[in-house]
Amino acid sequence: MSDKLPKLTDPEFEIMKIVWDRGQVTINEVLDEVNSRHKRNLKRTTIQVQMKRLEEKGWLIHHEDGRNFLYKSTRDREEVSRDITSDIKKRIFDGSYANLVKSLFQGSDVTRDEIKRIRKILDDYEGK
Amino acid sequence: MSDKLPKLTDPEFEIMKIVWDRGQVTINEVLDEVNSRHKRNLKRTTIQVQMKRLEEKGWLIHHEDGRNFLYKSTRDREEVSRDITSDIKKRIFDGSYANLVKSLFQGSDVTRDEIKRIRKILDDYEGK
DNA sequence: ATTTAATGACGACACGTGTCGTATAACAAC
DNA sequence: GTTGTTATACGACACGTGTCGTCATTAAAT
Repeated sequence: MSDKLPKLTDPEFEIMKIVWDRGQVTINEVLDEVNSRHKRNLKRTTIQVQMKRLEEKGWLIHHEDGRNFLYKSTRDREEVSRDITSDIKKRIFDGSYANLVKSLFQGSDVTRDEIKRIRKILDDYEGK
Repeated sequence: MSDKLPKLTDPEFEIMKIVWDRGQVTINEVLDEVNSRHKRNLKRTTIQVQMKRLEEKGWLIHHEDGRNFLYKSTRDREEVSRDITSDIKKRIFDGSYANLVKSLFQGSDVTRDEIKRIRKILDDYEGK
């Protein structure tokens, strides 16, 4: 189950985010959302083709609702996010969590509050 | 300075890793290393073209050493790693470090030692 | 019933990418 | 100096991707 799917390109990922946000979408909903989120002016066919290809790749499935297609994701967002970070960790940071986290903080502006939240995550993780 | 370069594809990134490991490389060195690291059997021209394109994109520069080209990176590895994680954080985790870290740990096997190291990173970060 | 609007299907096209083969130039070996 | 070897240059080709335009069909509006 849940085998590896082809990587998502940036535009594809943007579409997936919208699908995850809404749970179930029509092409037009995605179209409007993409155009407004990113101030684009893509045509309907563009989104249509992208979603069709996403389905071919296994990321989406659809069923018909009247004459509309309703698409939803085959993967949940958390699972995918996890796979992505896990891949980054492996490919870029020699598989080391600490290396990744360190790099994350270097030359950046983590707030005290973020740090507190991260500490809590560590505590929870160890506690369980 | 240090403006944004086009994203690296997977094979390109593998080449960059070798360049970073060695500091300065010939095409043949990269070729051998790629083939042995990844059990591939790519031809010299393949690597040559990739590196030429990497140079066009601004990731590599070369100078001639006799009749060989010596390539090196225009960016250091840490900077690039940071940019990549930072991008992931923004695009996938709503800009939240904590969300990223949480996702990183979910359903995974962080060792006690790794956690200790991460705690230390947090301490250092807060201390400074 | 006829016209209009909306929707998915299809085909198209330019660009980037992964991968080579061959040509050409320079150097080394006899 | 002729011959063989080694590096880079150049051109090629298939495939995926981002983006459309147009067609055919079906539903809505008149």
